[in-house]
Amino acid sequence: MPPSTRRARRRPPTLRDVAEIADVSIKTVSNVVHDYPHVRESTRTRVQEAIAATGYRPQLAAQQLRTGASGIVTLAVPSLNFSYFSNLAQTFIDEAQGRGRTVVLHTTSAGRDEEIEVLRGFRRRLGDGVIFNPMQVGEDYLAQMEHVDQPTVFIGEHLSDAHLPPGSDYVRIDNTRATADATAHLLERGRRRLAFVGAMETTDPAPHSSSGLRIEGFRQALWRHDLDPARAPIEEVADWHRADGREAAHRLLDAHPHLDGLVCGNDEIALGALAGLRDRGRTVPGDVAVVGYDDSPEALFAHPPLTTIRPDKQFLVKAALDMLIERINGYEGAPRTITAPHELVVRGSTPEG
Amino acid sequence: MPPSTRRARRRPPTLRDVAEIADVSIKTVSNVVHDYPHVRESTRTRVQEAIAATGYRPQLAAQQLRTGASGIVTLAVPSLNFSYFSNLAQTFIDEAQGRGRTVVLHTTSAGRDEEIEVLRGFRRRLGDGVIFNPMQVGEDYLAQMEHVDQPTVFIGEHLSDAHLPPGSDYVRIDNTRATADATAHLLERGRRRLAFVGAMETTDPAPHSSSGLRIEGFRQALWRHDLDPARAPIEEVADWHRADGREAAHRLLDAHPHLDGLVCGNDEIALGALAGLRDRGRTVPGDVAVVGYDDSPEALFAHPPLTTIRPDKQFLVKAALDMLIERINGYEGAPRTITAPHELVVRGSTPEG
DNA sequence: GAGATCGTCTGCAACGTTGTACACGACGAA
DNA sequence: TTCGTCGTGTACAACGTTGCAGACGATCTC
Repeated sequence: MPPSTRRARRRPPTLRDVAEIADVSIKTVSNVVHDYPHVRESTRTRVQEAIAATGYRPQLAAQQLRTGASGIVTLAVPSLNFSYFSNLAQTFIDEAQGRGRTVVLHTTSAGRDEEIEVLRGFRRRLGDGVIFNPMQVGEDYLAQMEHVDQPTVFIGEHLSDAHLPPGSDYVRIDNTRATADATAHLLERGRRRLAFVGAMETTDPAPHSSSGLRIEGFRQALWRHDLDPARAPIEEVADWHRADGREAAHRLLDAHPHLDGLVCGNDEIALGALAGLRDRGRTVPGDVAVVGYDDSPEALFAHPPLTTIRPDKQFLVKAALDMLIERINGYEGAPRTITAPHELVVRGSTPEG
Repeated sequence: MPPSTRRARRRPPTLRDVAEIADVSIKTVSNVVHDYPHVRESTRTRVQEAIAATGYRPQLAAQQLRTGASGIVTLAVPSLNFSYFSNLAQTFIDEAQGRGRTVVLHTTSAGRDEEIEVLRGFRRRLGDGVIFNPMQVGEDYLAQMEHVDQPTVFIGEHLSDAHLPPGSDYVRIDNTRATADATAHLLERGRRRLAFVGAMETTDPAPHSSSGLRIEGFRQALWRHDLDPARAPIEEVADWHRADGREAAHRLLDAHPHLDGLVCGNDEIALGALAGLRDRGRTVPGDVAVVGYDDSPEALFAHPPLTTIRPDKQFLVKAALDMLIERINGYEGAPRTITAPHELVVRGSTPEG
């Protein structure tokens, strides 16, 4: 084998290398790469052969520098360890790949400081825009921002559309209504001694936190069924994990032994609560009915299968990407808010109607 | 408010803009940004103020073009919908963020063609290297490659270290031994009528597929306990999901009603199998003991909690990143293989010893 | 007091790519 | 024949950044 064939990984080939081999200008190579029509067929194939021979790939960095666009979008979510977010991320990646865009994933589990860094445009300018699910940062912070540093779409639950910074949009899930639907479902199935379990995750004042909105929905439903919302226990947990749900169930049963329905802030907590109820000898849904939130894949395989709220992730992701791309392409209008739909999925953890 | 303060998102500020305000050369601004020591204190603060005023952020594309490095690494895995991979991705992101690197996520659920595209360096040159968990592509394909297109570290289970392409490394999990450990555990607890459930995911000839290696371990353990490996049923499923595990359990019980132990290819299948066994009125671990593989978070909260094999993800991720960064920094040695450790986590789905 | 050394700062070139402008020959229409 | 048009290809400049070489004045050394 001639030594020239031993193509070691040195400097990657550039347009110039290809141009030299095909004996054309680099611009012609560029034209071929981009399917520019006015290239003679014979030239085109000669260039394509040279590209194949060198293994040439366009260098994104140079394209971005020249054209100002990279086709990269950043997705910033708290943590992929929550199946809600990992499923969301996958949906997002699929949708973005389908549109020819690449996804950079940034997780902000370290908290508020990291979220603020996202808003401040990170340390270096990288992609064309960001889709951001904030947890710690609330409206107060956003309201005070003059303008976002790059095209931004917020997703999530606990922002009010009134205070979005200029240059951003928002896809929300109507938490209050969704939780009201879940609660109403328990009430319609005859349960009366309900409790709510959720985490208080924001450091901003509470009313618009994710849990705050869900609690609001919980209380609205009780009120509409002529029950006193003030008397229904709200169990606050430290985090959204299964372990928290389990312990919350223990504490709730200790304080309210005759509990017969549990509305949980997410599926993980609900699944933990199932375990916690079992620990205390309660049957589900016989003694206590349970509803979750998210319709994570585990919900279907829980024992019993979990009744839950299913937000339309596909809708959410598509809407977010649509608006982000519009912003990237220069749209400068006022912030927009879109509400993604949801539905109640009834399974075995709530009694038959 | 003076109109100049209404900093609309136009062209992002560059070194030149900052330099003009601070009345220095752009090179000096660059020096300040990079903490170059020989800058007078007064100059430094003046520049820093100008940076703050403009909101300047270095533009990665230009840096990359100039220096040849981006600090971006790509992680290519099949799908974040498997909690094994989403947890792995999160571990990876944390570790990479800790080392000042950014992660691009690419998922290859579409199959072999997409995996080959990863190996071929994608359509555009983007990051500095890639960490790749192949599923469809096997050794035959890799063995025939002259050289990888960019620094590459494979992770996973079903490659043999003999055939890695030059320029790549490999962090493997010793599947065969791990599954043998899991199987031995069931045998030591007195079970004798065991079956294995797993998916056949590769299109390459089977022996070194992920399932193939696990089956090998399964059989080795049987052999060592004086049982005939040929008589133990192997239940093949289409995919690694819960639903597959459930159906597999149904089929297995139909064919082998006296089954008393189940070794599953991953936790999802095992969790599905738990549901399938319950469907058929079997108790776990009373009638049938079950072991999984991965120690996904759900395993702990299954009913009963799942005994499973826990691969050391932290180790895996660190080793992969170490080797990748060495390659990026110019290491040109022969392919290396590192084996990540694992342990058996005993929980309620297998009987007491 | 002359030369060497140090600290501070700057100008130039180049990384790989693409938009614009234009050159050149061939062909069609007047 | 002449002018305009079309198809094909090229030269040049610029995107924002950083390594290198060196300018310039101040300080040190003998």
